Amino acid sequence: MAYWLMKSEPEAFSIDDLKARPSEPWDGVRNYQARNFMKEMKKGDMAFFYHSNSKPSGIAGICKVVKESYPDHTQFDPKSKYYDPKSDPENPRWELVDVKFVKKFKEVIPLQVIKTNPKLQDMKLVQKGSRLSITPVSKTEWNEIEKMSKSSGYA
DNA sequence: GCCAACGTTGGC
DNA sequence: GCCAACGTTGGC
Repeated sequence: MAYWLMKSEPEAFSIDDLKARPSEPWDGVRNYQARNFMKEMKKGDMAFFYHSNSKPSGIAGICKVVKESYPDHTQFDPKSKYYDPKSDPENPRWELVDVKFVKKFKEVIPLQVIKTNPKLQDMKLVQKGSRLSITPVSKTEWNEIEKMSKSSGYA
């Protein structure tokens, strides 16, 4: 079982939106590295749900992969903002996985706090210039963040 | 809203 | 295959 981190702008799709649905296709990923990570995902893998461009930006909770990768239909929909005219229906460029809500943290763990934790310095998330919307997370990092989510009052 | 970092595109 | 121009991400 592997661990991941998936970013979303809460104004577009938040952890509360995810909670309100049985599951959700993670559409709109248009970056090859991020897509490749989704292709590696297995049913049952766990992921942190990260709120980007938010106040504060940070990890909002946990979700789980419930369906392994398959083509993202929005790439063929001319009305979608994710439409990709260069993608060949015979050989789709973009894939997605379905994820399901697991839990919401009592408070978002702010990026700022993650950055100050010595155990989390190797996370892709805190590396300078890292914009990838999907990144792998190690088991140690996962456990550390879960631990942080159970304490409160990050000053 | 700014801008640094990064990815993609396309001319040559 | 190089690289300038352009677009996007996302913290601040």
